[in-house]
Amino acid sequence: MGIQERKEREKDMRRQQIQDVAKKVFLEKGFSSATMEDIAQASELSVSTIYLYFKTKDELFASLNLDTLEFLHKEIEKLGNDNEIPVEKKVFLLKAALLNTFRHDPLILRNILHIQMEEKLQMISKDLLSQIQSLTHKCVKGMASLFDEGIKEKKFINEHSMALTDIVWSLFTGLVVWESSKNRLNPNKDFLESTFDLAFRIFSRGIAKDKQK
Amino acid sequence: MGIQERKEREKDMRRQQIQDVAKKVFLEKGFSSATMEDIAQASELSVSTIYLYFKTKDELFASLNLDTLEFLHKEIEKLGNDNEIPVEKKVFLLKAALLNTFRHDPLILRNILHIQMEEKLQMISKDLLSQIQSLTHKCVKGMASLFDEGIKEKKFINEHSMALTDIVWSLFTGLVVWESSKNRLNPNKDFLESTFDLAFRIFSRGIAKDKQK
Amino acid sequence: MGIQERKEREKDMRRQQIQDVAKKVFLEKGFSSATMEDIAQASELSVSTIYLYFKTKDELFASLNLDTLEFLHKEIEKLGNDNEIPVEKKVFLLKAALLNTFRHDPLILRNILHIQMEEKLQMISKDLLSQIQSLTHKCVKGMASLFDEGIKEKKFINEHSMALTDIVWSLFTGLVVWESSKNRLNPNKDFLESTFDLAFRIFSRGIAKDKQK
Amino acid sequence: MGIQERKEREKDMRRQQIQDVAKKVFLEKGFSSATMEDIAQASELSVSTIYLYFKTKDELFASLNLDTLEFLHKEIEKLGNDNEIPVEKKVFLLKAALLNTFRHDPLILRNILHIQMEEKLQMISKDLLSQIQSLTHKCVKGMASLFDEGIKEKKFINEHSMALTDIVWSLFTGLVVWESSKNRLNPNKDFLESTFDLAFRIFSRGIAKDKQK
DNA sequence: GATGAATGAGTGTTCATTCAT
DNA sequence: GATGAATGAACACTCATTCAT
Repeated sequence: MGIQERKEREKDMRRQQIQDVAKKVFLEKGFSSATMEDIAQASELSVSTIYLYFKTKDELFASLNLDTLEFLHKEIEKLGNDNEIPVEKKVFLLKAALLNTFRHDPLILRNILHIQMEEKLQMISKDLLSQIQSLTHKCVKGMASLFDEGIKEKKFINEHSMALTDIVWSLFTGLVVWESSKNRLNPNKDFLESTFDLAFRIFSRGIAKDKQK
Repeated sequence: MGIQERKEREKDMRRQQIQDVAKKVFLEKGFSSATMEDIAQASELSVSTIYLYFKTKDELFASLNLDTLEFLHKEIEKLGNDNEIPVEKKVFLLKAALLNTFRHDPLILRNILHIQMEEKLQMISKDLLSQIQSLTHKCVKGMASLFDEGIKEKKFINEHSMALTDIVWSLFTGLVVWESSKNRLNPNKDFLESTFDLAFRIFSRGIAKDKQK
Repeated sequence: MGIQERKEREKDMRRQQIQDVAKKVFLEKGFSSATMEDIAQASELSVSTIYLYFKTKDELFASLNLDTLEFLHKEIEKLGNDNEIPVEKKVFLLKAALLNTFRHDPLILRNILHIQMEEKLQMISKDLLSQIQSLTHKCVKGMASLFDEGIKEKKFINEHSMALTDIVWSLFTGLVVWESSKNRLNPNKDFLESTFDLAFRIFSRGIAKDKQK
Repeated sequence: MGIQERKEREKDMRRQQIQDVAKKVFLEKGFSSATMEDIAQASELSVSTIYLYFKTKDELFASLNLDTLEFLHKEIEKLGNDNEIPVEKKVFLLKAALLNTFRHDPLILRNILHIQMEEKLQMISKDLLSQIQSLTHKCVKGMASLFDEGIKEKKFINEHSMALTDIVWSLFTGLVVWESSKNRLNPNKDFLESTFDLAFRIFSRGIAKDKQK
């Protein structure tokens, strides 16, 4: 059984390896431009081997999101579970979590946007799609409950927590894509961190309940 | 001369017609899925005729941004030139301008993101690319100068106006894509306007200088 | 309009040319083994050009039957319309018609068998399929009415004319395939004609009504 | 020795099992559409295991004919050896034998036709090919000698017995394929038996020597 | 003996693009 | 100026076959 386990693990690793390589290739070339051949060569495997692990190109692509979404989900959960931290600080930490996730997998947002923008979803296997959707949902819920906390404590303005989440999420994805694109034109400076920092400060001030009133 | 002018005008109109059709087709099918054949059929022209007006598919695609960017640019310029309006109100009007632009051409952001995300830019003619970049630059500058005004008047926090612009722009694009994608899953309700509204209120509060301090 | 007609005719000819070449290639290599590339090369066209005239490989293949079926149909109709010829002679002429058709297009029966044997029919366009089926039906009907004539005149045994048609048709297709296959192994002698002749003599005797009884 | 024998027998059984499964799969999906994977799954073995017993897919396919041909051969031999039965009855029994064989293995004719129609034979091992050819030859000879008997006894018309065999064989294969294809379109009724019956009655009358003349 | 994993060589099909008319 | 016809270059995906374990 030791053998079987090892085989299992090796298979998982191979899958992971392919995903790692695919991430890079998709990042470099974009989804449609990247060919399975590209990915195969980069991973020093044959194209057919990749098809052994992923049913279609779309499925491979979509699968890349899963682990990153899991990563993000854990980060958010950590925040939610900790009752010691004041909620204002939590928003600050949420920013860090989002940035962390992006640093962990710079491709993620591009992937997500791709999935959001293209109509290719149909070709992804039902299973994978529902996994992605459920994880996304969990992340969103996690963030929303964080805002709910602040609203209940009368620290944040009384707005729908889901809307606030949408705003934070959009701000994040929007900035990442925008700054990445600026970064590509001018690779010297990377403003993402500082701009995102400012954005969160503004956002925090914006949702803070006036104490004077 | 008169004849030549008319010819010129007719050519421009034809170009415009093709662009209008192409916009719809790209919006419906997405960039890679839409074929030149699709566009040709929709415009009741032959494929080769389209190539008479646009060098490549990419160029046609990119060109679609131009007029929308011009539209946006004018909206922003109007704000900049009007000295009567208080700067806080201008931020409010900027929101309207952005939404207007989006309503005017729902494809624009998808296009822009596409251009940002793909590396296909190489295939666009230098001329077109520089036009787009220059217009984008003007729009960004216009927004930035609006924030500068507020900062100079000590109404806004003292941050780099360019960063503020980035944030507003990212917030806008991020929200549009995010809400569109939610909208696609659940076509009944359209939260873009209300969420964007909230986002701008938060943003406005966030950049407002505290009067008490 | 002369031009348009010429164009039309040229297009039809091109289609015909491709069909002629495809016939040979399919005959030589068999359906699955023959590639579109093979056909393209043999017709000195590019693969994509062939796709201009035929939607899929299957459609191209299936289309080959149409004209031959039409040929056969006309031959049979001629027999049916002629009231001078005694019905026994008509059976004899039917044999000639079948052989004629085979000489006209040796591939036809292989095609028909292929279509009968494979489940590939799904990929043929509805239009083409129904055309083929309708033509086949007409041929079969034509043959059946010929037998009906003989039965009514008490010259043939009183059996279902449809069953007689099935037998003649099966005899024909069976012999063609069988003799062709023998012919391939031993290309010197071609027994099809003489064997088919014998088969029809036997069949004619077999269906003739005994005059003595 | 006992062990070796058992091993031998087990190996043969495994081979037989695979053939049984393969028969079904080929019958369902057709030769080219059926994959080795399909057969492997249906036989609950791995693909590689099948390759342990059959060198190639073609060889597996061709091998399926062997046992059925043997079955047919035995049926025909029985007829030949029995001197009690009058030759007219033997023709009647031949019909039964052919139908029996078809009922025993409905795939056989499709296989045989496939082999006749495709040039894939090259890929079959020489050994297997010669076995098939020799068996086919024996069957044909068996049938021919039956007709020879009738001819010698002046009961059948004086034609080449080989040609008569060709006709019977073609009639049989032709009818099976034709009726199967009709059956597929309209699965309710199966006319094979009755049509084949009629065909043989006609054939018998057709080859019977006129007693009056 | 059995098999999981790997792969090479295809294969049908698509589509942006060109060019003669 | 407009277009139908032609095509080359890709590309995702399949599958029979091999081989190390």
